[in-house]
Amino acid sequence: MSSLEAAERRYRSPSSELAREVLIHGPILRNVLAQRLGLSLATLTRLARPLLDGGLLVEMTEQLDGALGRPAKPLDVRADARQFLGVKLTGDTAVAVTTDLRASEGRRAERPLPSHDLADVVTVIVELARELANEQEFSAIGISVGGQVSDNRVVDRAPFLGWRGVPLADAVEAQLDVPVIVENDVVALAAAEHWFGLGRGFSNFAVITVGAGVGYGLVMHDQVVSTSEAGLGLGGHFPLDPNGPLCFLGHRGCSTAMLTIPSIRAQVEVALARPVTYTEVLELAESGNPVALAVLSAAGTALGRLIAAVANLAMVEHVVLAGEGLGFLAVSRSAMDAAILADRDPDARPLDVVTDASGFISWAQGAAAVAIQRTMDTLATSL
Amino acid sequence: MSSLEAAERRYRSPSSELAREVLIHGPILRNVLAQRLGLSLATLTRLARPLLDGGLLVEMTEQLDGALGRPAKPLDVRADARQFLGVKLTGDTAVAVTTDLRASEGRRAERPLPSHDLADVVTVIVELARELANEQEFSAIGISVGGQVSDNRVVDRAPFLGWRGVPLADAVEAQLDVPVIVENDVVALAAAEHWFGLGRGFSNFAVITVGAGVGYGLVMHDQVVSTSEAGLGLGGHFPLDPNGPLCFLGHRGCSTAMLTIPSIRAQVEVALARPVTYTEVLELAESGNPVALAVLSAAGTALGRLIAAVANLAMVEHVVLAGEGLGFLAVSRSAMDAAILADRDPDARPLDVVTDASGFISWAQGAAAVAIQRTMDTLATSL
DNA sequence: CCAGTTCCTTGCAATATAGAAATAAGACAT
DNA sequence: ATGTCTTATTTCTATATTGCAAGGAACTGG
Repeated sequence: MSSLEAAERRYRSPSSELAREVLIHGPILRNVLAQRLGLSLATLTRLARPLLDGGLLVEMTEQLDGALGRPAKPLDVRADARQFLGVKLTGDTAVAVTTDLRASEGRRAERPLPSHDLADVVTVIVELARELANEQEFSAIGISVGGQVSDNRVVDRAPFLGWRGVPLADAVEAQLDVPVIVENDVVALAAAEHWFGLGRGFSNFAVITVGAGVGYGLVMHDQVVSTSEAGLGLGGHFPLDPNGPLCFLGHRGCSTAMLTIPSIRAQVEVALARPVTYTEVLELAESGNPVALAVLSAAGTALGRLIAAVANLAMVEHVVLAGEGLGFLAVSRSAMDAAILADRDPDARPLDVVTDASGFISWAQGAAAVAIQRTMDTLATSL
Repeated sequence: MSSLEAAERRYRSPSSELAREVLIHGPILRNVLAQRLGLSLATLTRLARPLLDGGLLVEMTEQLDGALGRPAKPLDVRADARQFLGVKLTGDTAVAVTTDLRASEGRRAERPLPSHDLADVVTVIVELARELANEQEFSAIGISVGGQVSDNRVVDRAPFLGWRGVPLADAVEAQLDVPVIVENDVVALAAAEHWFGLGRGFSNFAVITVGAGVGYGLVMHDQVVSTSEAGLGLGGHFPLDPNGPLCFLGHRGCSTAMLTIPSIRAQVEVALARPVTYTEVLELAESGNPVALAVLSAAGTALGRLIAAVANLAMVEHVVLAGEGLGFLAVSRSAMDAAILADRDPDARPLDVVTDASGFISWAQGAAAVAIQRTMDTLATSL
């Protein structure tokens, strides 16, 4: 409670708010900018000058043909004014990506983790940073992990790494002279979708990820919901099918059992009595194999039920799907849509479900996005 | 979307914020007040003076024994400085309650609705206002209905009343010279719990109501979630038990089928082959009747599953239960707790589930609370 | 080249705010 | 009783921020 309120009360200078708004809402007319920020045009001029001089913002010279009067020069951020590094840690690898201020991907690299020792992990992160560095320094490094994170610095609990109370940010900052921000992976992804991705412009939406596990994040009132519970993976074992298979925790038909890559593979392997890859499962389904079709169709239905439950209980109208385990939608999107419809009030507006097809790299971009967000608060004033 | 942003950008003067903070956080030291509002003590003095002179705020002379130095005089609102009327409309009655600034109950009255015609309903509301009036004028009237409301003025859709696009606020204001605020009933109740009830001090919590139906409201980041979907009763038909009875819409084991008063009565009546009241069902269960016990225990389990689903997907740690249909918890609270535990991550903090026992009248109080909230924005500045 | 239009900036007055100093209100020791 | 100590609150004043209104600036079309 108190920490949440403290976070909420984090002071943001008018300059920061301006920079933020321009960053999120692309090239934007000073007119609408002034309205959004509740400031006069005069104040806007004064606030924008140091940011323009400092090179963080630029004026576009976009000609709207046929417009009368002096043409407007919308403000935009110079996206390459800063460079960020995003790192996603899994149980066995670290994936890194460089991004500009808009979190769009630059160079990427990946390294296996030799162990789960903090020192080893830090070494890998430092090596990735060195490998991807160019003449431009990183303004900040974002690191995302599956698990609970406190204060954007300490990993309280990360099952895949076996960590509890590991001061990751301090350890990395000791090696690299760059601010480090640590965040839960789903929270980071939700933040990225909110500012830069498919959630741009929505005040309320949910993010559901499907891959090795099922992740769930929420943006409400234009803020990512980031309670201590957010890192627990609460959408991971949501009951979806009373007749479904068991997950490794013994839940029958939970989201993990119905949707994840390992579980889908396992179901098909058991039925076919031979090993198959996830890609093979998708190909089998395309070519009409009944086992693959049954498993993937059940996954589609389960995902639809999950989406409907999320929309009903979190009261969102928009859902962003992400992660590398969404391939089954090619086959069973209609099953998903039908399940959503069945569980929604017929008077409710139809749900807007969009798919982020960028796959695994979006996790690392999410980490970078958090670094960008935290940096924006200080960037503007430090110019 | 745009309306939401407009609402968010509603300007609040520092005075209003001050009054608000004092109203919500009871008697409060100027010290902590200054910190909460991010203002200096000097500014606080300047802001508080007109409110103290106007009688809206008072200084308490509470002595903390053993304290050194000049004793502090915490600020508090004079709760009886204003009077409000809250009206809850159902399909057949209007229930009204007067409240002070803290939404605590004064006098109450109830009248049947002769019809669903707007004119008739307005007449009933006006009569209730006249009946409950005293020498002090109502600062505002809040009206809550089950259904969708737009702009706090128009009832877009209210199934129980058969209304679509009814300008209720205008109609009542035409008869009484008092500002009228209309709101969805669950949104209003959530707002009341947030400012004045069991949700006080929590930034995120959910409200689940059980009565003739099942209602669901959400407070996130210290704001009630009030999208157009909020009025649809999205928690009303949430699937909870694949083997449960059917609701009137044909959902098997949904929250309505498992939890509402009519459905519980119906289940017991069918099994016993005779009519029973809800109170009788509770008494039967207390005295060990197996049918009543089975139905109520299933209700407890279903409620537990609903609570767990809400906590998992809305990411809240606190749940407030309200409404007149919670009697079964006397018998099946343990079933509820067990179901919650089963569906929660074992590493998650235990859920805080509290019960608002004030029954049906809290609906009308909720309506008053919304009137209070909307009025607070202008009260301070109008002094 | 000039009027018309819209956009952006500058000068100035009003307002709001924080910090420092002053005052107030008690407790406690003498 | 009186003075001192401590903390709370207010007053005073310098500073900063803001919006308004007036004044360029940039472009179109006659």
